[in-house]
Amino acid sequence: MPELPEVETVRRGLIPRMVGRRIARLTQRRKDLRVPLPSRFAEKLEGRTILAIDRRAKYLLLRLDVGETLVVHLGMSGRMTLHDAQSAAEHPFDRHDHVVFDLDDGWQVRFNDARRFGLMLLIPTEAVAEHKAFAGLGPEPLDELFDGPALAARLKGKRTPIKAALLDQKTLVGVGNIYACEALFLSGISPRRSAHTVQGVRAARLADAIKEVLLRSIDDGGSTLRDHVQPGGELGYFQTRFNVYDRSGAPCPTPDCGHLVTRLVQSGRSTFYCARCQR
DNA sequence: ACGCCCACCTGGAGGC
DNA sequence: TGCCTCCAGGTGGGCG
Repeated sequence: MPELPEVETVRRGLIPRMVGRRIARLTQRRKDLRVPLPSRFAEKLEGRTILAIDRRAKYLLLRLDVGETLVVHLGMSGRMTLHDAQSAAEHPFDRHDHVVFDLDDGWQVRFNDARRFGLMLLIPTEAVAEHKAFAGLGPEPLDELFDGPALAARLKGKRTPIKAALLDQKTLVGVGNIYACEALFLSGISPRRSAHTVQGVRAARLADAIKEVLLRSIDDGGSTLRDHVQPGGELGYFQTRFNVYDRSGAPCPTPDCGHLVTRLVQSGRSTFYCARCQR
């Protein structure tokens, strides 16, 4: 499900319900997601207070009261749902509700992940940056330090197509298949162009397009294709603004272009673009 | 070291 | 209705 805007939307939805609350009870309904959940997971989390919820790349970082961080990745299909006490009582668990947080004010947060590509880790906060999931991650695109020259430097020497380079979290983080396609369209760059040729003005346009598309999507609550919901149950709306993603055969949105959006497969993933506007 | 392919897992959509 | 195939927002391990 989630790229940066969806993860950020989930973070913002969880903060008012979870920050400052104590985990009264943790129910683990399955022993593993993509990897096994931490041993004695419930025992380690019950009684802990959530101090803050941060985000790095597509990971949520729940800061706990004694210097540990619960790292949560939503994979492709992960979601967090919020229930007040009455709603929790009325809604039986779904078979994919894998981890359930009962908070000390009666609210319940459920981590649901049908495909189980998600991940939860419990690690000391000071060890997060060195953990193998985080070591080597590229810059945050919404950081003010991220700009055209910074992107150009990351792309230098990469022989792979620019689309594949954008999906590589070592280049920059947070961009996935949707926003890579959309940012390349906005900046007029072909997804097939060799990454190392995106320098100078092209890199500046692409960096701007990445920021723009991510920020606009966050404003819309992310994109809801199949299963992204905000924690309160609201849908995201950015998918109604897609220019090219999942629009093969539709006319290119550029006025007077007249070409049709094309689908191709790059490194096993669908790419959508306009072969006339994007060079 | 880099770039590509595939596996991981479930469910929804569309064709017959 | 049912069965089959394809496709899906991510990541990381293994291979050449």
